[in-house]
Amino acid sequence: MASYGLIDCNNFYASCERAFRPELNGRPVVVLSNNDGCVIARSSEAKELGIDMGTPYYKCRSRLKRLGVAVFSSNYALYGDMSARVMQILSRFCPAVEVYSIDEAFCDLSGVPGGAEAYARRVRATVLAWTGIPVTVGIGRTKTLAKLANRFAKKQPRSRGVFDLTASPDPDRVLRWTDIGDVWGIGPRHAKRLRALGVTDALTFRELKRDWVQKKMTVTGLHTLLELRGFPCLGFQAGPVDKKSIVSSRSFGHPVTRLDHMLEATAQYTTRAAEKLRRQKSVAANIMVYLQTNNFRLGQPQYSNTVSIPLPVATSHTPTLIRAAKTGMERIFRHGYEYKKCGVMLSGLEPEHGRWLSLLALPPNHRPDDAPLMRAVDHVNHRWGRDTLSFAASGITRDWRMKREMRSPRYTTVWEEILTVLAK
DNA sequence: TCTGGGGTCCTAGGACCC
DNA sequence: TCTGGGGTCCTAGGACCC
Repeated sequence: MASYGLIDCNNFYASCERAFRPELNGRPVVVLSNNDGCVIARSSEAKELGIDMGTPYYKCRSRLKRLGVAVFSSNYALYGDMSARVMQILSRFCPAVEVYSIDEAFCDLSGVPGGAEAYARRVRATVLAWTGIPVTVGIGRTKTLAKLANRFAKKQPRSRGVFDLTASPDPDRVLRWTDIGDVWGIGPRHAKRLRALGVTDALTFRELKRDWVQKKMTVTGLHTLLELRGFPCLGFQAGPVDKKSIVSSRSFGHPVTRLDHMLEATAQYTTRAAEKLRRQKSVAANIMVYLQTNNFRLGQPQYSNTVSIPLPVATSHTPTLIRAAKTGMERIFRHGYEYKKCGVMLSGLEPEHGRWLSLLALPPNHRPDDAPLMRAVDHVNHRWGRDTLSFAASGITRDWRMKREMRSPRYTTVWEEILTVLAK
């Protein structure tokens, strides 16, 4: 019988910060979202202080200071690199690893030597020793049950970071203990509806009739039900999967009112999205552009809009994409508003090779030989750092850039910021 | 002053076709 | 008064995930 492990890094971003600042061990640490907007990661000490996930920073800033909490802006260069290190260790232990998110991975633990739990404890110890990141492992017959076991392990100190539901003497007790809203796949909407019907925990949900669940919660709800019963419905995907859409968007550091600034930001986000596109060796047939004012500020005039621009020929050529994106932005931009955010989304993605070519004439400025130019730009930026080569359309001063006032050094990816150790 | 960013899947309904 | 039936494709919106 199959056995899945879910390995989840504990308080991942906070743990990354602490890995390089050991004096912060035992102290409350929080990490803020982009633009220093709100709290998105907390060490266990910070959780105990009652600092909630998603709290806007400006609302808790003084309290955090008073409590002596170490506050960091998010540092994705660091987290992404630490994540890659953790995943690499996992793949030494398990041939089949599905990287589910920056801080989580599923492993197929069927038939590992010495039993799943003992094996998981070795994995856990190795990751901690080699990266400084503590992880928790949950083991179950399906991914949904592995998730559930993981959550149980986190909440039960006795498990010391590993819980194997398949070896539990009373697995139903664990399901009864799990709140319906904490089941993977059941979000706040469905949880509320289910609670109103007296379905308050995973065990009660598991006993519902499948036809009823499918009718009320579509096949995705049915999959959750069956997974809780031990029948795998969610595929296991080892290795990277190509994205079907690619988004790049940011909130601005200050409200933007000028079209030229908006166009710069649009060009910059398009550049980012196109880089991601080329990294997975795809081309896009469509680019969507959007902007929005600050919808938290109800007193101010609000405006948001989106526009979709089909590309005559699917492409990953940054200048072509920038041109389309700017055309779109010019179409939806209205003067007289304070904008908070804009973004682009690439969709209609296809593999770059074997792509369908338009029978119509190639559009102006689209030369079939743009691939070498983009390859060269990507190569330089990979070798010498992001934006070593950038497009003039993105502007130079970039007044709209996001705030990141408390970012830690990029210890592992930028030479100038590497950790220095002084010998006594 | 100040509230993140990036994804997936599913369904209903409209447009369009024969 | 009466107004087919079936199919495909696309999009918007909802729900969920981290």
